[in-house]
Amino acid sequence: MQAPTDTKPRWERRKDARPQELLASALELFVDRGFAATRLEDVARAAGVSKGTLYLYFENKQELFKAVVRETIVQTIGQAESDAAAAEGMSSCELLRQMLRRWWTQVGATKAAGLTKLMMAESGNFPELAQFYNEEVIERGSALLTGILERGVARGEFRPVDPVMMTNVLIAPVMTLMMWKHSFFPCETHDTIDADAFMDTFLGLVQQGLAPQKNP
Amino acid sequence: MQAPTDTKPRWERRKDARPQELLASALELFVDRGFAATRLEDVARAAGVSKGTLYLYFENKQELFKAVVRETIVQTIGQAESDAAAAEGMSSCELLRQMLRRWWTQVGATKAAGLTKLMMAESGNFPELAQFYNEEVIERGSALLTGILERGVARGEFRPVDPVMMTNVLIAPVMTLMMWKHSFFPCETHDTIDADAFMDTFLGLVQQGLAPQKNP
Amino acid sequence: MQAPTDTKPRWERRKDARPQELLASALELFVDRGFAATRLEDVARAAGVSKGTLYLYFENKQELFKAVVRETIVQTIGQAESDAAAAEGMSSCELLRQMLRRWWTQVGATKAAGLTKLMMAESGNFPELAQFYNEEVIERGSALLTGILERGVARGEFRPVDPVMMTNVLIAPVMTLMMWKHSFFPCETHDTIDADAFMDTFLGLVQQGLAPQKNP
Amino acid sequence: MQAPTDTKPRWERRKDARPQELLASALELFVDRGFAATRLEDVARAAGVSKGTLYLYFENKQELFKAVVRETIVQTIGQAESDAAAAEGMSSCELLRQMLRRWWTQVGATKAAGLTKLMMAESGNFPELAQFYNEEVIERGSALLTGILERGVARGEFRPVDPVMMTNVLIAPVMTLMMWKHSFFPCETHDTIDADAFMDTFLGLVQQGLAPQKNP
DNA sequence: CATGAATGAGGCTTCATTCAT
DNA sequence: CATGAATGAAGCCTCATTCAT
Repeated sequence: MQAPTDTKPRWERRKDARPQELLASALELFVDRGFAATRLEDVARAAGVSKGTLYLYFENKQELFKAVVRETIVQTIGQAESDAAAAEGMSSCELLRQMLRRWWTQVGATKAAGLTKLMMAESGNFPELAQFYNEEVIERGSALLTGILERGVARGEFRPVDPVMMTNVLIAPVMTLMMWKHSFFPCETHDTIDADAFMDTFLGLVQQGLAPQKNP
Repeated sequence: MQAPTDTKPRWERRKDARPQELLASALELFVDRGFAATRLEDVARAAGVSKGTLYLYFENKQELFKAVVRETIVQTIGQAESDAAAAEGMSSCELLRQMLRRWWTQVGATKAAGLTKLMMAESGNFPELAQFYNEEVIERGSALLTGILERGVARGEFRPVDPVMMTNVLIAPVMTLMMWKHSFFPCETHDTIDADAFMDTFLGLVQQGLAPQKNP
Repeated sequence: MQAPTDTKPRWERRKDARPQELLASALELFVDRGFAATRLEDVARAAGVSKGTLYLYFENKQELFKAVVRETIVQTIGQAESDAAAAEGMSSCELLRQMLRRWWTQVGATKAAGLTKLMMAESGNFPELAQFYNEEVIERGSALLTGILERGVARGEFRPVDPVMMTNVLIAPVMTLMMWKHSFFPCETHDTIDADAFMDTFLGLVQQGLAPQKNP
Repeated sequence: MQAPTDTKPRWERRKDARPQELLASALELFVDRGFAATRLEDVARAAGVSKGTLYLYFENKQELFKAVVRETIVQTIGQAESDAAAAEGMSSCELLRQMLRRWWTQVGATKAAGLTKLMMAESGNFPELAQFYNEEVIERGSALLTGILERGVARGEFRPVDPVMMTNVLIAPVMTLMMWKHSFFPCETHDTIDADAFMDTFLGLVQQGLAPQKNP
């Protein structure tokens, strides 16, 4: 786990990079075409290796996919959890905005968003992947937002809402935007939607919609 | 040999019913498994016919899918367009709420919602279907909501917003909810989300979020 | 066998015409697409009847084909045989030219030529058809020409040649021209070849090539 | 493990040989059954491999067919073109006879002749193959003969004829003979025709038929 | 470690033939 | 006689996975 300086010969360091290159290619292709429609041969070729090499690093197609999710979304969630825990002083509204924005910039605006789209679509055909994604991504991500809402309501910063339900409402637009961005709809759709403007509109709605009623 | 009211022989009535039976089976399976993963043989068997029979009624898999969409979503949009055009007297807020609720009850809460999920996921792999869906569903549905928003802003019932952008924001939660409902995520998720409560929460947000500022 | 005046009601006379209409459609389609590639449904539709009706008149696809050949080529050969037998006084060279020309005008230049092309190509896949065609068409046609050659050699009108072998040589260009005419080769080929000019060129070659050497 | 002279492992040499083995099997079966009636699984099995292996070497059925034609007929035409260009000193009559004979021995008498038969029969159903064959075989082969005829007429070795038309006449018997040989007609036909005798008869006809008139 | 040839199950589509009406 | 819906075998092509080298 700790390579002191780098005693390995160069070609062996190349070997160590292989999994990363494969994961990058796999992410790209899974996002473009979905899980079932992605051919492992294309993943291998995009990474510059042969088809068989994939099986040296990943047991099969599903394990490859899990590894891609771990490298991207799961990692990001871990960071967000840490940061949220360390933001005691921040206002709940600001923290919530920050988390939603961060979710957008680090996941939604990147290729990783395609993985979410993909899971929504294909989880039914691959129960093992569904369970993995649910445990590692959905539950952890939801818990993070729900915690912030609870905090805000408790502190009187938000009007009283059901935190779990509101979490789902908050998640919704971002998820949809992610899927929108990664769906191939020709013509206007793609150009019409400006993600940043969308987020501004959405966050404005959140701020006004969650604000406690000033006078009863 | 003599059917009192229906003059057609039983066998011919069967033929008239076949397309509907096939469309029902196809809807079920497309929604469950997606477009690519649905096998036509399964659709046929579910309708109680053989593989070849499908091709007597639908040219190929893509045409079958289009027929399913026409029979469900496209038809519903047509009705909504008519009703909206006939609701001159209604307040824009009420009309908007009605349309969103109706979208949920007639599409979102039915199997048809799965078609939306499916298109988001697989349109990239089937450009012809993407174009069809875009023209027949997305553009028509969006235009309907945008029109109501424009009306509301013009009448001073809504605060000034960009109608096209806000249409996308309004669409988002319902779409996400539809996909959520039709994604196979085991364990808690499915039970947690109560669609009606979600819609109430959402519509409340809309009403408060779109209300014109009372000039403080 | 002898319908005195025509006592049948009109719709029944129509029924008698059915086989002819089917044979006409079948000829057209067999010639266009070959035996295997012709769909019986297309034959039926072209004749304005349903698929099942075909089976009332012809046991199966192969019997339909045989009937087409009988209606066209076999009939023509029968006439030629009669006429040749009755042409005792004519010079062998003239008789030969006449037969070859007639072969061209009554078979080669008509759709029936396509049947010859078809048999050459597909007889291997349909041995029963091959045998039928060989007996009814090839052997009878060859015998006719061979007889004329023998007559010409015997009378000193032709130089001494092997009549059977020369029959094959004479047959060859016409058969090839028939196939040429019924093969879909784009661009120049089709326009370049003028069948009549071809036959003139060919018959000139025959006349000079078969003529007895004047001086040893 | 150590192959003395050939440094490649046996397994890799196998790969190099595969396309040739597949082309040989394909030639055999295409010639026997035609293009449409040949099943790729049979081609594969005849070469001792599985169905899928074919697709490692040839994109699809049509490309396999093109490869077969290139490996046989197209190659032969190329050689003939070179040799004809290098035969300046030879008499036109001799050169023509040589080319026709060679066409027979290197194509007509081999399995490749079946490809010609096949194209005549099925080109209408496969336009892409028709175009390929027309460009690569028919036009090049015709041009070769036409050139020789033009040369002979110009030098006074042949009587004046239309070179293009006469090319078609010359082609005809050989083509027909090729098709004859590769058509499955049972009984006498096959035994009756002796190709060499046919060619002798034909070439005799050509020589006498093209000779300039001795001015009577 | 790496290769890439080979496999074979599986899915879409076609069409001759049957048969209930 | 006539219909046309229904069948099911068969063919083309794809791709995850294996394994000899």
